[in-house]
Amino acid sequence: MTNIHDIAKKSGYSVSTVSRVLNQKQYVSEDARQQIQAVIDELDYVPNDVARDLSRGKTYNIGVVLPYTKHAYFAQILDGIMSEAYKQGYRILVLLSNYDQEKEQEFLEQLRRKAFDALIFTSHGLPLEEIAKYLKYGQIVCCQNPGSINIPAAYTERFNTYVKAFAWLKSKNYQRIAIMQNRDYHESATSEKTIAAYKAVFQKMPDKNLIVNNVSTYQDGYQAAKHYHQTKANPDFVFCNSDDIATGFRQYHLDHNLPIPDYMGQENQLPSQILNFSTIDHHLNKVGEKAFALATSNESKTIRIESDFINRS
Amino acid sequence: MTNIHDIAKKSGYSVSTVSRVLNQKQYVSEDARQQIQAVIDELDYVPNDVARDLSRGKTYNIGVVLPYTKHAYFAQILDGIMSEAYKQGYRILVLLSNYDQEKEQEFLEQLRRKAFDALIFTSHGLPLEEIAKYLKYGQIVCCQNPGSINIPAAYTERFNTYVKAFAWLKSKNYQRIAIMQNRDYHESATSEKTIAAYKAVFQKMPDKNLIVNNVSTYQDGYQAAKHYHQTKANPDFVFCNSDDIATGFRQYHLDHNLPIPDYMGQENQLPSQILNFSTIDHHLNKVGEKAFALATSNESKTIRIESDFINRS
DNA sequence: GTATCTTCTGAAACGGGTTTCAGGTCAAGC
DNA sequence: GCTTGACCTGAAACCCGTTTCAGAAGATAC
Repeated sequence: MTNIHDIAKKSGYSVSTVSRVLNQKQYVSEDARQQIQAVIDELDYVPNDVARDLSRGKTYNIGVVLPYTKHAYFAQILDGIMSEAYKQGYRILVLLSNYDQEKEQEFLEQLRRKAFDALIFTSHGLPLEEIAKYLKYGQIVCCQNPGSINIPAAYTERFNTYVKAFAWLKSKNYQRIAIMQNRDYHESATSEKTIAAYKAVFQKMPDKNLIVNNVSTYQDGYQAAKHYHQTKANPDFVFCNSDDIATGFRQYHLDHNLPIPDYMGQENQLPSQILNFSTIDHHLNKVGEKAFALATSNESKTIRIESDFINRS
Repeated sequence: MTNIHDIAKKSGYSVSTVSRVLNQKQYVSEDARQQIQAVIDELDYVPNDVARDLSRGKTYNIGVVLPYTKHAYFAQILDGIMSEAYKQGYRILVLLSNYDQEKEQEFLEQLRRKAFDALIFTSHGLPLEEIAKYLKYGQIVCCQNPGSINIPAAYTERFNTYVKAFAWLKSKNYQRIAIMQNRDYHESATSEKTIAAYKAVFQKMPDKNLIVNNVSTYQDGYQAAKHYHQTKANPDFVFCNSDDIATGFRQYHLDHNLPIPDYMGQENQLPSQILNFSTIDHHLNKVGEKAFALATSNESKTIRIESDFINRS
């Protein structure tokens, strides 16, 4: 491979001057510029990005941790991140975690080893305290309310919107409200907000028999419906954690010729639009954009975005 | 930042020996290993990945060009690529092209500048001849049948399956078959196969008034339905290029209280499962896996995968 | 006429690793 | 006793750029 030294030698100038030409810096005579450019063209030379990255101490790569790609939540945040990234000449590394703490740790180590300039956690399995420890090695942004932990974050405030949704359910006098969650509320901030909002509205904890965890796909929604049916849980409303999941839930009933309890989804995606059920728009594109902006800054602030309850009943 | 030289100096050994310890190579005495490890631990040192990449001439990063993330086609291939990549310790850079030839050219230049080890085009706007020129700078894999162009590829053979689908339409005696496409058949191999299969079955070109191009989302499908309605195109069957699109098409009719012509989708995604319409499974996960395998090899072969017509009528 | 500033240039240090090669020690084989 | 080979180690070259700094030349200010 031809490198900058070859260009220097062949053109008769030094590598510094060649570097100036490559980076269009000032203080190069027109003469030198032309001669050097001629050699560059002749040898079909382009600089090596890795060497440049090493020298500049920056890769223009940013890692984005996603538990999985299929869930609309992550796909939307990723979209917001990528549109901003492209505008600013950054590249995005997609890092699948599946909520595996070891994998997340490995990604943090990669940040530490300077494999990318910053790391965005769209969601995380590791405790935030653990993640925050790596802030000294590079910028980290998370997409959930970090509470008392001092870590940059862009997130949607779900609590108020969940309260609105549950208040509406209360006004409709639903009695047996089922809740599907990605993870248990001890592990997940989102689930915790859900439960807290329920408590705030109904002044009691939701019925344990009506909560199902580990729900994240259409199939899981289908299975959850089966579970409710087999355990005779008998919900009169089901609060699902995505539109896809709500659709899976619905489908189980159709397949088995059962009446469908009322239900709602989240994310305001295609299924809720098609089937016209209520949902919550968390404005995840915006979350992604803001998260990216934080990732390339060295600010340590927290950006909060309000979500919206879309009542289609 | 502490580097390998610091470790060498502080431990009293040379950088070569430190490097051997870091990379767990043989020919290091237990004594040396322990002393060096102690210094590494004390200074909280980790090697710099960029320096390593430069030295090894390899980044373990692979670029994947996608026109957009929302289309199920690309999301599925990407999934296949990523699951393989993780297994083999590679990272994936997601590069959005939007079929913009300049962007695609820029990604090829990034390959040339060694920003990543290989480049996978899930689809491309540039002519393959143009892309193939960059093969001398690094491995490139495309996800379409490259025909006579010599470029590594993993793709689904659509023609036979399209023939099956059209043959079935013919057997049902449909007369006015509409076709939605992502791009015109002069630009896109997929569209070209579609038209060719139609011709093979019906012995004539499809009616131009029934072909709509630039369709790639639910919204586009909705708009296409509007177009057919307003132009009184009156199709009796609509061949859509994804399940989402088919769903948008359907929704237009529901919203306007119109009878829905028969239709089918592609990709075997959630909507066709929910609404139980026919579709085509292109086994895109497998395409992704194979594409990745090619990307990390230096083979120049072509891997063909058969797709399946899923008749739900 | 001299001080000062701008333009242009190159040597060398720097970023931080890996790898080659040469040399030394020591034990086994004959 | 000598050869051979395995083990251990370090100097230096290498990967390929960017950046600092010092110096030379020419122009401008006073």
